[in-house]
Amino acid sequence: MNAAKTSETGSRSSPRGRIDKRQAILDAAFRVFARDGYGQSCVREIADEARVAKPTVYNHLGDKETLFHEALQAAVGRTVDRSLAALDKLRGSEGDLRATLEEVGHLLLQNHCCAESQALRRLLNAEAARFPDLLNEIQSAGAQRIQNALADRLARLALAKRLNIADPEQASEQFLALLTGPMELRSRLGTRQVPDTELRSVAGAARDTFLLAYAPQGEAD
Amino acid sequence: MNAAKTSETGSRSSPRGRIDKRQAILDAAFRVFARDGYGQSCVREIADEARVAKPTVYNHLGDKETLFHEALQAAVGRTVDRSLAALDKLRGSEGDLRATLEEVGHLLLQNHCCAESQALRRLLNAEAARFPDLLNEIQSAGAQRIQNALADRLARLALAKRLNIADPEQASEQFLALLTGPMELRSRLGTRQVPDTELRSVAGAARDTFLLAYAPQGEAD
Amino acid sequence: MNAAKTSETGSRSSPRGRIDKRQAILDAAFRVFARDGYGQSCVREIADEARVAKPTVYNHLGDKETLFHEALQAAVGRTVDRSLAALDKLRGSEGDLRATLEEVGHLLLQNHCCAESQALRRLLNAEAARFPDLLNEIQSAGAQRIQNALADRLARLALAKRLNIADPEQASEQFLALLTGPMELRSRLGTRQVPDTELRSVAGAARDTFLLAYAPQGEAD
Amino acid sequence: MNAAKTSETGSRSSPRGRIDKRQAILDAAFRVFARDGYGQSCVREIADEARVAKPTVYNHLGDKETLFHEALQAAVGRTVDRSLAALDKLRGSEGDLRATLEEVGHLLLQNHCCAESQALRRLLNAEAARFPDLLNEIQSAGAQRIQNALADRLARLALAKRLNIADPEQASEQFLALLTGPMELRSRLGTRQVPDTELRSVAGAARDTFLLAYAPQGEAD
DNA sequence: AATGAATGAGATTTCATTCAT
DNA sequence: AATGAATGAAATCTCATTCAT
Repeated sequence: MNAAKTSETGSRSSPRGRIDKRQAILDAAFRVFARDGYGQSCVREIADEARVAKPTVYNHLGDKETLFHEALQAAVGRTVDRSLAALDKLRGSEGDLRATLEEVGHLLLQNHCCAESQALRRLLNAEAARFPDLLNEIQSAGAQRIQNALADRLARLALAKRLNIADPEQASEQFLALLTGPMELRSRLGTRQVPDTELRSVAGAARDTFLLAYAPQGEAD
Repeated sequence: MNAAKTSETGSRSSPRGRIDKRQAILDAAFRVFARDGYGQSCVREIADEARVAKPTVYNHLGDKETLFHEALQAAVGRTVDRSLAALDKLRGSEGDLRATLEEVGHLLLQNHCCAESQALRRLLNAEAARFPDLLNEIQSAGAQRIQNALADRLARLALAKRLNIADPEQASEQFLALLTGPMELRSRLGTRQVPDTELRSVAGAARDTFLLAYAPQGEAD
Repeated sequence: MNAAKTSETGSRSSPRGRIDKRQAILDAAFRVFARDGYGQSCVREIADEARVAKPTVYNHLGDKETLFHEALQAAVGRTVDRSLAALDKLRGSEGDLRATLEEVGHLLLQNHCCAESQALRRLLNAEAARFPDLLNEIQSAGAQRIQNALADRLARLALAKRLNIADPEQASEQFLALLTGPMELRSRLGTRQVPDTELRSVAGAARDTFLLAYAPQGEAD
Repeated sequence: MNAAKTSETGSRSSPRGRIDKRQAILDAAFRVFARDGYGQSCVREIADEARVAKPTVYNHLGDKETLFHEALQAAVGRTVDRSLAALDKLRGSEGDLRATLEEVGHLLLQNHCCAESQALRRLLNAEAARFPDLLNEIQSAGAQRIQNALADRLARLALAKRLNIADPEQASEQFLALLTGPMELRSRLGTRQVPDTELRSVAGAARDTFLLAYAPQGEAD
């Protein structure tokens, strides 16, 4: 995205011209795939969007499938990094757990609902059957990693007696489900941009239910 | 498949003949779309699968987009009916709520994870951007209807003091989220068949968390 | 060739429209392949030459390789039939053997040097490595069959004491070699049309040498 | 192959360096053309086989057609030299003519059937129509020169009364025809490697027939 | 002199759709 | 109503060739 803009400046002869061009192609590819789906996207359109000739795409990425792979992997990397950063706020067992849980939930939801993540999910869903390997790679490097990281944090909080959790994996799974589950319908499978107040409301409700179920007796509310 | 065979009998002029043939085409279309996606499916393959010549498909359904519409709407009808039937078990405010909730959750999950529902979800995700109207129709006739029906049942149970629910819409949304949210990862976006014991375990956990959050004090466990 | 012209007349709705069209495509294909070689020919040109849309070619023949196969096999059929007909003149053990041998040789040479045969040979040579199966089929159905048929005739003549031949296969091979061997150079690998007087002269020389080698003592000249 | 390695040593500025590289490219080109044909070969493959970058090929040889020209001319030079060397054995009018004829025939056949000659013939056949000038150059510098050289030797032998030949050109043509004519079928147009015993047998048969036709009365056998 | 990168042109093949029967 | 045949349009991918370094 912004890489494309960067390559505008000095795309003539900069020493990292190739990197810029490869990145520009991947960005363009993701945009086009997100807009039209894999089957309906054509390489010519991607090349045009990247301001590059068609064979250049093939020189850099090999074929359409590889292009899809790489474009999605780049995107998943970005989105997972953002979610892991949000989870960092749960480090440390002090502070207002109630507030922190809502803040983290809200950040996760924002990331879950940003245009890039939604497009990514739609593409994965669409092509899951066609590219099972890609799916496995991306899910284990993506959603699974986030769920594990959250389980780690919850386990620490359980040790610190801030939460009453027997199975951190399940608790993590359920907290994430309470956040993202409602979004499928509310965002119309990712085609509608959900307003931030709505995200905040869902995050709040998730926190409430989660704490009712997992907070120790005295701290519930 | 057998619809095609049925249409053999009396395909000449019986009023059933045309309906059968139309149905055979729609069934075949859904199977092919589910297998290959919209963009990768070709009408010839659908015609072959329906044991019909290509122009016959056009005669009956008009064009590929219409075919997609109709095939998906037929499938969504089937799947929603199954889920609504499951929700009927929540009618009446007596009986073992704990057991009923798990049973209903389990049935909903089974329906959510059957091959047809998974394919339907994949197709909708894939083509959401391309057919926004179809998406709206289907979601409001599908997931939304189920969520509403569950909210109705929960409201009745709240009235009967069996549950402590302020906002039945939200409770419904969260119960469904606790059921289906975990399936995204566990079923690998619908490409892996989740064993029934796993479904039962997820349904049990959903019920537990739901009751911890929404059961009146005395009845919690 | 003439089939194309035939299909001109009444190509609209004749009951054998398909046959005509398939034949027109095969003829056009042979012409184009002969002119440009396999690799340089493009299906579009063949379709244009056959006055047909490109996909029609694919509907009838499948792909470019199959097209090549079929076009060559049709041509080899025609040319072999002509050569076998020429060999029929050697049936019967009476008459002027000297004159008959020259006449048969001349006919074989004419067939060997006609534009179609030369193109066929050039194409086979060119693509022998690429289509070894085709080559085997065509050679055994072509040159080999002619050589066998000639060997049969020579064996009869040997039995009738008109020739002094121990090994009819070898004699047949050598008679054909004396005819066609010189043509490689004289016809510039089939790119030059050899005048008929030259063919007659080569046929005469072949007959002379053949008879000097294989005629019984008394009948030599 | 080893030419490429040789050019490693001192490829910087030695006068041999460029020649070696040019030769390596020509060798690689012949191998690739022989394997895939002109139309199916791509310059990149040639460059790879020569261990050289693509533009280097263009720097040295200009374009693909020129490359084809030069590669074939180099190959034809090698093969003709071998055949002329074989014909030298017919110099001098003494010795066992019967044995010498077979030996020479055998050598000519070996050269005719070696992989390089067969590939050369295939390529010429394939592209005869496309490169008529190349064909003329190569045939007059190749097959024609050999036929002339053999005619010279036969004329000498006729003068020395060792053979009874009125037209040395025709006798030369026929001897060569008796040798190479049978090879077309036996070698499957150059795709089958003919065993040496078979070559020897064909050479013997050619010599026998040739001598029956052209030996003076007393020396016939 | 040699090369990595880029490109315009064009190849094969497939698809949705329509005629004529 | 149902179909075999035909087609215009477009997709993926490759190739010969040229810049800029």
